[in-house]
Amino acid sequence: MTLPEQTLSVAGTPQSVPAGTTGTDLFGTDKSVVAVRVDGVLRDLDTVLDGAETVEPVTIDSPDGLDILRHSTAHVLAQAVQQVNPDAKLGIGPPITDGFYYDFDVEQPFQPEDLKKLEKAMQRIVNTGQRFRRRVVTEEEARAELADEPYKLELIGLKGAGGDASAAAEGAGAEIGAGELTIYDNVARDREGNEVVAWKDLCRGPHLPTTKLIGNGFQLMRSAAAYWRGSEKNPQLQRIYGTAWPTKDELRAHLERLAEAERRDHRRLGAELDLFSFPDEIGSGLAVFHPKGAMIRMEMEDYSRRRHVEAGYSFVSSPHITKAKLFETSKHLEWYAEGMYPPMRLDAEYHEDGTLKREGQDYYLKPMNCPMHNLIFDSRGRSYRELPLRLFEFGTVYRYEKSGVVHGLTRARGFTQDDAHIYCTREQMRDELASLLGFVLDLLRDYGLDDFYLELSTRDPEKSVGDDATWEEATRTLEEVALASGLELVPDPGGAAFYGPKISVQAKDAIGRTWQLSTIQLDFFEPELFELTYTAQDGSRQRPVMIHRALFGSIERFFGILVEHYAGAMPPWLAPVQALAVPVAEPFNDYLADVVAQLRARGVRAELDDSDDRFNKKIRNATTQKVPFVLIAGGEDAEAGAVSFRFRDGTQRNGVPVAEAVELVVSAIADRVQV
RNA sequence: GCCGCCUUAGCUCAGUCGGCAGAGCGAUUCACUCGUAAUGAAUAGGUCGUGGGUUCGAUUCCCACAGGCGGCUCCA
Repeated sequence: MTLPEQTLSVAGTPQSVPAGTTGTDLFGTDKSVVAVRVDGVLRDLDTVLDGAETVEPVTIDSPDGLDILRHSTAHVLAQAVQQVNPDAKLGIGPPITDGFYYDFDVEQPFQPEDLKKLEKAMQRIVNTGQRFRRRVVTEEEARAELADEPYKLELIGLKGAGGDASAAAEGAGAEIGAGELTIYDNVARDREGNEVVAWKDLCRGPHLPTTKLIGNGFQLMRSAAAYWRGSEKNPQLQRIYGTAWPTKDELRAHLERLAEAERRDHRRLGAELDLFSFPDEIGSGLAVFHPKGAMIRMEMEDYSRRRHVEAGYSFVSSPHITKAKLFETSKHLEWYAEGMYPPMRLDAEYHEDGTLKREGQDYYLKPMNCPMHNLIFDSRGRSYRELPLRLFEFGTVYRYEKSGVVHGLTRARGFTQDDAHIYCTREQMRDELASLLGFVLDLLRDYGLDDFYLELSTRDPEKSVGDDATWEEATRTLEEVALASGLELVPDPGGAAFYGPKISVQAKDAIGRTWQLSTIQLDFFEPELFELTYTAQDGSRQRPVMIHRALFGSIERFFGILVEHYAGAMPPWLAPVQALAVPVAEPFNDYLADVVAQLRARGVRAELDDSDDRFNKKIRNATTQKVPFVLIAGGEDAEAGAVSFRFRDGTQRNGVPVAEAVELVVSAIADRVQV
């Protein structure tokens, strides 16, 4: 019997293959190939390719391959959980960055010891080499087979209702796709070699050919609760997070990256380097900056101030509390009341005859500076000649963040925004935005961040004010300006504030994490609410456009990000102690004291370590404190009128004449270079 | 806010199956101090997060609250 031949583009090369050919037939000899992409769609390796036009191999170390590995590992986790606890109900279990999770409805939340047990159970399943076998089912069949899995039934229902499953819940797309319903059987063999379905799960796939490919490069990381389908209105399931890699070595490298991130954690470095703390006595999310932290902060602010002066900003200052009326006008009370500290209530006072002596008032801590700046704009008549009017303030705001979200300096309850509001005409808006974006990126680079992309947050109709046309104009303008910058632009639908769309600058740090930094928001509505006007050239009253702009976002948060970016080793211009003089022995204290005096005379933050510690201990202290320049002197240096440098990387430069050493330190600071 | 875990000296952590607690680092004092990551000794320091309860007795067991950590939801 001759099977009909078909022509297929295999990994880009046309090839003639018999009917019934599968991906395994084409790529099975290459163990790194775990799936195929058939006409652009990811499929299991054993998919029959009849009727396809193109097929490409998907290797386990490619982005898609890693997703498949992690998704399959999530399945093994779920199988292990149900092995240990048959009453556990399945939620969803998608791949995520670097790993996967799976949600379960269980009576008792998982404990750390449970994760160890589950890991062992998973390893046994992996080692048995179960095959993942795909099976198409009708909705009725799926409902019958999954009668004991209420969450899966709910997903089937959502799909049946014509909904897109991936919209039903983040990650749900991993379980049910847009097309047919499929169940994956995990097929093992019993002692007689008969096939046994060890486990099954509603799933769109694709999966690895066998669990064996999971190997030993996986680990369960933590358990936590998560709301079913991502809504706090729903019950919470117990989620287990894991990570999975093609090899044990890659797993180790991943764990080492996590350890590195932990070493850089600004909360840890903040304590180690004596930068700041969060005293319980003050309250959750409210930081105090210690002398060294405050010095870094002062440098950050001073440089920012100088650049803002150069860029034509006016500086303003506003109080921390205000009457409720202001936030009613701005509509912040309407939109964000639950995120504000409760009001200070000044009770009304009455005369003895019962008539009002003083009206009661509610005062609020300010969560935003813009209403205050609007009042400054409105303090007198404004002319078009004054526009763009750029008002800048390091404005401290207070937001009552929910207790579970407070996180070091990056999510605090009191923080200082480097907040500017720019009032301009509609005609000026585009140019102003473009130069603003350039200014922002330029300044971020000076602080040592240089890998950016942009995000465009657009309107959420549920959470916004104003008309479509205005939003449309604002969004289009921002988009054009963003695109003109040449940076990558990523959409963020529905992410805008209630009063206008925004561009946010996302920056990558030294270990590749991205942080949302600067935001630039266009706002046509606050000027409306505050009835702001300026007098145009023709004498008519016109409404200005307002641009909200924060560069650091919050100084505290940006401080935390920089500490993590630099791992605490701040560049000299930001370092709290820029140079530390360490005598080889006590007799050289005076010699170095003179060097320190020379450095201080040039504005360098220099100190002398004249403690009783021995020389090596002083070196160690300087190293752990990450001081950029350590200046050492003993007999040889003193005789030569020189000092010896020890740099942070441990290298040294000996016998540098004092004048030259001072210049080296001064210029490194002035040039804002990292050393 | 929700779920789980945690809270012992300034910091990092031991410990007590219920009988009022220990180490290292740090601090202080003394001695030592000559070339690139820890000199030695001594001393001080804790009502075991707070408040209730059980008990002859609670740092230990139970409850509540506060704070921290990890997620979820949220993030103007």
